[in-house]
Amino acid sequence: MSKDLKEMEVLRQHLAKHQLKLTRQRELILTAFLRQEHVTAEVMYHQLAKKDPHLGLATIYRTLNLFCEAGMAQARHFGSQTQYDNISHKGHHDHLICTGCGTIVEFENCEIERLQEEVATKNGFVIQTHRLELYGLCSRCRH
Amino acid sequence: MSKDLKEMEVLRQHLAKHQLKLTRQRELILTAFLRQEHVTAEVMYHQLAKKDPHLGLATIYRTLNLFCEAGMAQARHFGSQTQYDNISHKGHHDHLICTGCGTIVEFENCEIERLQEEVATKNGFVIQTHRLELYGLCSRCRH
DNA sequence: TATCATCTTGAGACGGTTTATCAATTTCAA
DNA sequence: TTGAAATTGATAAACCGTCTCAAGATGATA
Ligand SMILES: [Mn+2]
Ligand SMILES: [Mn+2]
Ligand SMILES: [Zn+2]
Ligand SMILES: [Zn+2]
Repeated sequence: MSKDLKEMEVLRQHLAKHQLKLTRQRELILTAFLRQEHVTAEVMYHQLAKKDPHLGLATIYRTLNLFCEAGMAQARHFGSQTQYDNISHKGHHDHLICTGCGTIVEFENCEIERLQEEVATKNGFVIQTHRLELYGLCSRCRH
Repeated sequence: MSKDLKEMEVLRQHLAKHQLKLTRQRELILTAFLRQEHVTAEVMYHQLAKKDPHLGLATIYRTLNLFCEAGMAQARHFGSQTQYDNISHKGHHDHLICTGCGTIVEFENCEIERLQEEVATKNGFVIQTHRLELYGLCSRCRH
């Protein structure tokens, strides 16, 4: 709960810095967003329909994109729909995705990140972001 | 040129095995495809309009997907459009993408691949495929 | 070589996802 | 409290890729 407050403050700061306004919808969407690891706009739309039946899908897209700009979310394209990844109280991470059941496991590996930098340097690049996704079968789906 | 012939033979084999037919369009598209590393259907559509103004976009999509099934191409989603990666005479590889000019550099790094396996094993997964993309600025775009 | 079942093509309709539009509403600094 | 500026919700539009289907091409067979 205190974490929610902290993130609300992050949002507030971002809004202030960009002359944006804190609305009932933004608060509502943030609260719901912080409860999950990965979510699509469509899923949130249905989840929140119970709390506010008039909340529009466009508003959810707009707000999730706002969270991305504020550094609390990251858009990822695992399947056909954009997954908004909650990175607010964890840093960067990559994903293992089960092609059987769709389970997503998050992981971090400094050694891989270091080697990525090495590859980039060798090719004259300076990395801004990267994307690493490992697709395979989880232990359950192999049996 | 002899490489083109070799790939044409790969296509022929695939077609034979699946009761498909070798058409003028498939030959035309393969020849053009082998000339480039990465290409979108739309780009090929415009390139080939000169050689055959009646060649349809749907045919290009269908044919590039066919090349994927035959193991000569791999569909990748760098930006908004699907890039068809020519993997006919090179093995698996990953990519560095310049966010400034769009340049794509291919690379391979066994050590990263090994660490990926390690991560997967640690989480009970068996990897089928993976995707690693490094986004950043190339040396030219930094100046 | 002629036949013809089967596959392929091209044009455009269609579908799913995300963004743009815009009048009405809400926010918040003054 | 006021009002300029931002936001919202409804829905149209854009975008990309696939589907549909009648017309045409292919190639195994005789
Ligand atoms: Mn994640
Ligand atoms: Mn490539
Ligand atoms: Zn699984
Ligand atoms: Zn560049």
